[in-house]
Amino acid sequence: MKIVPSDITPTGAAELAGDTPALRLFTLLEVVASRGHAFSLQGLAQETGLPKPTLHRMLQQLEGAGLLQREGDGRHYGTGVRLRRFAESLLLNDSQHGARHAVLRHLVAEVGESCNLTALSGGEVMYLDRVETAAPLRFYLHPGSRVPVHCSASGKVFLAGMTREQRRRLLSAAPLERCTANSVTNLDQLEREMKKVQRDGCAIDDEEFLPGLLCLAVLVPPAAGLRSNLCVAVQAPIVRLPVAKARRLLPALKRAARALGEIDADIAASRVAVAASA
Amino acid sequence: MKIVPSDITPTGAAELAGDTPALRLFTLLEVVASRGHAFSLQGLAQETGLPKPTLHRMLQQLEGAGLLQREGDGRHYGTGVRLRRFAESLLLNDSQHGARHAVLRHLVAEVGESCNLTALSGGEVMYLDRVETAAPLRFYLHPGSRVPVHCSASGKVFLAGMTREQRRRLLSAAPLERCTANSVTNLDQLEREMKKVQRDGCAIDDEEFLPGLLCLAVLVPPAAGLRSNLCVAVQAPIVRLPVAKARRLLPALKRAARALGEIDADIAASRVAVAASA
DNA sequence: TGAAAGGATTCTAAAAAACGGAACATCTCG
DNA sequence: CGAGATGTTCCGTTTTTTAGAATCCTTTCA
Repeated sequence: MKIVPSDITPTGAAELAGDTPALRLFTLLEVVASRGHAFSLQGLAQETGLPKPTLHRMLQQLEGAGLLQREGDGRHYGTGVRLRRFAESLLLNDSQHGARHAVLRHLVAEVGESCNLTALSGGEVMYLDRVETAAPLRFYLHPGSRVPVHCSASGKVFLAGMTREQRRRLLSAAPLERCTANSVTNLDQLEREMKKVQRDGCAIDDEEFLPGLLCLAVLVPPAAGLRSNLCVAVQAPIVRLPVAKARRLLPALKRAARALGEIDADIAASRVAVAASA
Repeated sequence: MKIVPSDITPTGAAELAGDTPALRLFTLLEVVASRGHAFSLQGLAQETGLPKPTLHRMLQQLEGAGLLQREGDGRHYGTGVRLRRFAESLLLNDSQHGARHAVLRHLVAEVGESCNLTALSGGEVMYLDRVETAAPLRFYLHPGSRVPVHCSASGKVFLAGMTREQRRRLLSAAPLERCTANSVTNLDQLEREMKKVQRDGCAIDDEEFLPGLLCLAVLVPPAAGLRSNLCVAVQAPIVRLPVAKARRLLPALKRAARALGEIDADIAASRVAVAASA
């Protein structure tokens, strides 16, 4: 089971080790941005476990760039103007996220179970967004988490959209990890599943990733000529949502997928327009 | 005249040369975030002038970190989940900026001229925020710009708050640059001005930075025991705001400064509270 | 179907940057 | 004034970045 939440630990120390230096810098920004208050060098050193000289250099760099900025007393760093402008411009120009979330919410209201939006990213399935039902669910993967392609419904949908050769190349990097007793860990078996997915237009993860969890995924139709890397999926405890019942939700899922596809098409269109005017 | 707008050029190419590699990465993020649409490697190479392999590595790094994310066709990079979460958390936790902006806006309504909020940052005066009057003004320094300390009203206020020794150290790094005919470029003359500033509780820049531009600045009172590095200032063409008239705005400026000081005090207080509870 | 073109990606050794321990400076109290 | 804590600078070592050239896809068009 390989879940990599790519954000900082919510409680306590920030663990910014391991990555490349540039990313560590970014993580530092996240730490500062996530707390409301400013940090002293000392405080950050404690929080992050980084040696003081290193931290000092990082902060200096970030301050020089206008990303962080010292508070009144000269020894506390808070977020800078440039960072704010960046954040604003980011959210402002992000037209798609809001629209997608709305579609997802509508879908959840319709089917009565939690749904999520996933994408293929770097050979893994990544959760982009998620809307919960009222019903309690213990399996919560928050946005940004990643799971292996071969044992998730979305992942199988993505795989089914590739040529056999592309699949082989993607999967040959590492052996198929076994997540549960139901996991498909054999390439031939997976190829057989691919056929089924292509025929049905959807994929099912029947306790292949987490015991007790069922998931049904559908591809978001790609804009003209492209390959899509988005999926919508319902996800629920198998006791509440057995396979047969899940299949009955398929039409609703397909509708949502089509709606999401249209959002992307709109964006692709505006991209072409921008490119043409440039 | 040394103005360094620390954000990307608004129109056209992004100029991400010169900085340290980590900052170049960040600038790349800004480029992607600032346009609404996704970029292909090719397109970015054109936009930034960076060699393709370099860019490729950068994008790979950013994608791996979840900051960028490929679009459906696999060759266009758009903003990623983590970046969005970062932006959201940043704006969410940034209470002070809004409060300060409100004070500034109120002040502008009262005095009828453009005002700005400045900070001492890295030995230079940096513009944090600015509110315009309706009246047209050609002198526009947008937030994030920096100007030298010795020929700006705010800068002189900051200098006046230091000891003679601190001033000497700060200014000895480089000779006092002459921006206009009125610029003070002589240390003794500056020391005499300091006395005046300390007595009056405000500083005036009478066409010392840009010809035709007058500026009156006041220190934002620091929270208990600290030294402040914030100033409020009015700024207007000298034809519309001669020295005598500017002085009459002093009470309004002082009121605004006091209000800003209280915002900072609140923040300092909450910081202590957080530190205590940790 | 099979070149050719236009991308994306990988390889490389040289150049640059980051690292962090230890020394140094500065501030803050008692 | 001295003790303790915090911020800053130095510098040799380690790691990362750099970008030209070569390679590998995929798409296009004859």
